[in-house]
Amino acid sequence: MALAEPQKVNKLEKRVRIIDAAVEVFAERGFHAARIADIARRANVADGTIYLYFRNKEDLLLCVFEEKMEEHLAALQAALDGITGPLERIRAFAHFHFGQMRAQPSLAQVLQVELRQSHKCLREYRPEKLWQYLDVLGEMISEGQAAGLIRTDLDPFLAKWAVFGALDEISMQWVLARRRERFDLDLATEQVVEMVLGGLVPRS
Amino acid sequence: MALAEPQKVNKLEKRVRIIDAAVEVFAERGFHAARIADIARRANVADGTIYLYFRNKEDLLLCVFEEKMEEHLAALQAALDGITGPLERIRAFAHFHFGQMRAQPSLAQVLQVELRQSHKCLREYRPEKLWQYLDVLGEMISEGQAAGLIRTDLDPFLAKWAVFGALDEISMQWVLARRRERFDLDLATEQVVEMVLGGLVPRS
Amino acid sequence: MALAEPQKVNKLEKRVRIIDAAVEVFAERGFHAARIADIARRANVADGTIYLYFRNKEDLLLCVFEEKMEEHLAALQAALDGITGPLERIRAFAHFHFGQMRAQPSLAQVLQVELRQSHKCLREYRPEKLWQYLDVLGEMISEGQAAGLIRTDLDPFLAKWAVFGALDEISMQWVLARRRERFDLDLATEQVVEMVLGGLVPRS
Amino acid sequence: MALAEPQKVNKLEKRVRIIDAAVEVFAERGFHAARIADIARRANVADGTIYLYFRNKEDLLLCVFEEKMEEHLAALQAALDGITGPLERIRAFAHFHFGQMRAQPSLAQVLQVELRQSHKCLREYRPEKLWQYLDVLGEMISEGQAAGLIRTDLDPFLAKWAVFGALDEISMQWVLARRRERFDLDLATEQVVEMVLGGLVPRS
DNA sequence: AATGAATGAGCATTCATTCAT
DNA sequence: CATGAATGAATGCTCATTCAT
Repeated sequence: MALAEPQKVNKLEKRVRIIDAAVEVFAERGFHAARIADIARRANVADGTIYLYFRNKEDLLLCVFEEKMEEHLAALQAALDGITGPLERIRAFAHFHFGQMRAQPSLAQVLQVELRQSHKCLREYRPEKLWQYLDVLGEMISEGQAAGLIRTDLDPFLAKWAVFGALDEISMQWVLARRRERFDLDLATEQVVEMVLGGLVPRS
Repeated sequence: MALAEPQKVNKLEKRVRIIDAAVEVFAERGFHAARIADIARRANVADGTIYLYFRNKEDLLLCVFEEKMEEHLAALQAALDGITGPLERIRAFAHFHFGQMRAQPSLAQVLQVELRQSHKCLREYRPEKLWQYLDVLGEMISEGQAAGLIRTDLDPFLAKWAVFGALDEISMQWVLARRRERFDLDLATEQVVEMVLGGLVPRS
Repeated sequence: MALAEPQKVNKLEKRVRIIDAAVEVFAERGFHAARIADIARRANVADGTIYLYFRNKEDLLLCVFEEKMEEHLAALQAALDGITGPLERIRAFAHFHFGQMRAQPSLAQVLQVELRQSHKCLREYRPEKLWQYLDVLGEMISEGQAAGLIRTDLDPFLAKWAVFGALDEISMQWVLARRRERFDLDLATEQVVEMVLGGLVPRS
Repeated sequence: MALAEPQKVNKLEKRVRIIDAAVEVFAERGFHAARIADIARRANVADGTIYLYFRNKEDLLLCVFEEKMEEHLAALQAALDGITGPLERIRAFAHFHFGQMRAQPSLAQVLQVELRQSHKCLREYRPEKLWQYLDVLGEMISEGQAAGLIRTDLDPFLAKWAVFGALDEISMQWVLARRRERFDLDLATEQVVEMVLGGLVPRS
């Protein structure tokens, strides 16, 4: 198998540098306060170079989202690999969700905070990748219902968003926490899983 | 019963007009895209008048939050009045939450979306009023634990945020929904309550 | 002789309060940075009241100049009263100039600094009162020339401005001095008088 | 002799164009009334370009002062070159002062009028370059005193400011003169020199 | 491809002035 | 006469984007 030509490698590498710089700067300053010049400096490229890879600032944010979610989804698939049983898989989903957040807090902040914001142009954006992520959860729920492990009276659409909301809100609290070291993320993971599963399983 | 002097009434009325206009414009365009001139026009005042009542644009957003949350909290207390039993009260909280959102969707959007955003200066803001709102939920949970109706192994802090996250995420989906008429909010309310309570009560 | 009616007195008194407040605020903040609201507060009147006595902010500055210069001129006449001999009168003029400055430094600052500035509208202003002040000096010089005490080859116009320039520049240095207490104004007065007279008298 | 690279030349050239445009616009309209847009148009650059070279409007004024005074000082040194004898040098200083003013009246106006004004922020500015200019005069006076050509009872600090004040006030009258053609600047120069030297030399 | 100097649209904010009370 | 709330014109500055090199 041939190696990609150096140019291509360089080009890809530069794109990655920009994306990663953008994650950091967006996380530190927020989308609006982040300046293209900041991102360019952090990525060690000229301002104009960013526009060779991205249409504009907003497109950069969206690409950050798309690409990082793609990696996130791939990692999720890997994390779920071999885990069977809908409830076990939901449990694993939650552990994965919190684990990724702990591993890449800047990214978590961008994905959670920046994309919720209301920049007019972002309103139109349909976060397909987020929906794919949610759908993994949705499928687990549907499977669980089929297997009689999850209450069948629950709408899977509502259920997946409710579960995600619970996970996400706890994540947000961790991200925003003044002192993260005082926030026991492992305990939080366990307890959220308990609550979430408790809400899904049929009452005995 | 004495009427307030016309001047005072007028002045208050103008402040209220500005706040309400701000809610609408912030909801429509987002904080950053909203122009002071838009808000002024909508409130039927001159641009400069806004600065007689608010220090700056950001202060206006914060005041919108503070004042509307105050009303929200008062309405919550009224809605919970006479309802006893922790689980019943949690149920009522959820119904209230969704009810208010349906009644004032613009406000819901501002409170939910704009204040999550990352405007640098807003980072410092501590949403005490939101915490008060959450604490109402937290107390219900603690009461429920004391009464043996809610699992005592759950950290009330995590529990209240998880419950709120579930409610809030569903709210967000409704707010962002392309076609709200296809989103059965009553059903959603019922189901979220079911899940939430299911997650809180002890497994039999 | 009847007293002016109280109203008139009040009115005059209010006008004076505004003028005096303006002198202070203009001296402290400069004409442009001075706000009408500041002056109104200092004068204990409402903002709008100022416009009952002065056409606008610039007119206020000009009136400050006119009225204070009028007082200044009257005081000068009094100070020169009984002093005869052109050179003695020039000496007295200088002593008066520095004495007034020391007595009212705020006023000195406004007259010297603010009126030199370049607010576009002020460009048109012809400071007749300043010219009258200068003409007192000019007449002394002409008298001195007629009496053979001052070089007749000097143009009185140039001479009066040169003398005034010397006095004024020293005044400015005193007004702007970081530590006025280290600036010996009495010595300065003496020395400037020596130089000025030395420049005017015929070479022996 | 190597030429500077075109880019550098262009960049310098643009900075110079802005400075020169600023001199003209400040002279015409005054600092406050001068709009950045005016200066940009006159310099044939975009508004934003000015901020690539200067921090803000005030910094532009200060840079105008610094750079033009630097040129002024260099030209003064050249003009004094080879002239010996303290009194001859003072005479040459005066001729230079008026000569420069006649050659660049806009600049003279800015240096004399704008920097005397009271823009609050400018209050802090220490015009070192002006002091250097004055010090040239101060040294001539000290030399003259050492040589017995100038009265030793005069404080050189007061003397230099008094001399400068006389020169400067005449300059100001010329700058502000309605009809400059009626103002005989050569005569004025001669007469001011006469007066100034007369004030400095010992009485016989 | 990469650069980074140049561009210029866009807007929050101030404050002199007015006028209804 | 006096008030002071309301007005709205006016502008310095930022920064995403472009394009000549």
